[in-house]
Amino acid sequence: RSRAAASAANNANSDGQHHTYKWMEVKRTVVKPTATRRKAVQVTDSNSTNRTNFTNHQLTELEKEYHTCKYLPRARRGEIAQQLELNETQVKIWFQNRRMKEKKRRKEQDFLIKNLETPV
Amino acid sequence: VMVLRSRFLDARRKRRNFSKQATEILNEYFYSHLANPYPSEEAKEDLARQCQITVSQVSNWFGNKRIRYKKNIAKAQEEANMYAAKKAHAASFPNQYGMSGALHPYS
DNA sequence: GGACTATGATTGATCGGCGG
DNA sequence: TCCGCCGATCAATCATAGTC
Repeated sequence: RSRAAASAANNANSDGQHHTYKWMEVKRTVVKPTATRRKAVQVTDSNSTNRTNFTNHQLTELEKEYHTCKYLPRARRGEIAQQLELNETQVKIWFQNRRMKEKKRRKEQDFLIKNLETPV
Repeated sequence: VMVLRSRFLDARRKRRNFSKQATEILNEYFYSHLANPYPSEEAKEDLARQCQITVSQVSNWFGNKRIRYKKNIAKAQEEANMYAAKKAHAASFPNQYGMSGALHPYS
């Protein structure tokens, strides 16, 4: 998307110079590849967002599985998806996000500690 | 409905607004880099130290700021001009403004 | 005191880049 | 060429803080 090469693209009004940079126009294409497994959760039909609201049960099971293995094996992924009524992609992404979440926590802790030891 | 919000009983949801000073620093960075308000990891760490908040909080702040800026360009525009004017003035009288020394080594 | 707004945090999902 | 992962970000929403 609009990585570092953000540059201009403005439209400006001679006076107040209102610039519209690339990043301001970024739009996430929310095109769910269909794959619509089952009815993950209510939803879908018309409106609403394409964002799935996982149920507590689904989250609990995923969390349980995560503590067993942070990298879900291919085969296991299918089972979990089936069992929880989710796409394999959703399960895959959930694990991906879960790992990032854990990493972020750990990083914050380290940075905080390091900062306390070296105040500057 | 049964999607129970218990998930959100997360105590971390307890938030406190950042100090006016911290918000000032973040906004100055944001508007002085309006063309590309994506601070590097390093810049985020500097901002985090200056604002006395975590790097994640800096990331959250910029994420929210960018999205909300797009949501209402008009309103945000006022703020943008305000900071642009402040910057211009500060540039004219550098002696009067600390600029907190090691701020962004950019621009 | 309650409605409305501002704002920090969370998170399912997307984007671009890598490596296998 | 396809797939999974990483790191960063998006975008919608939650819940609380602040304002009137």
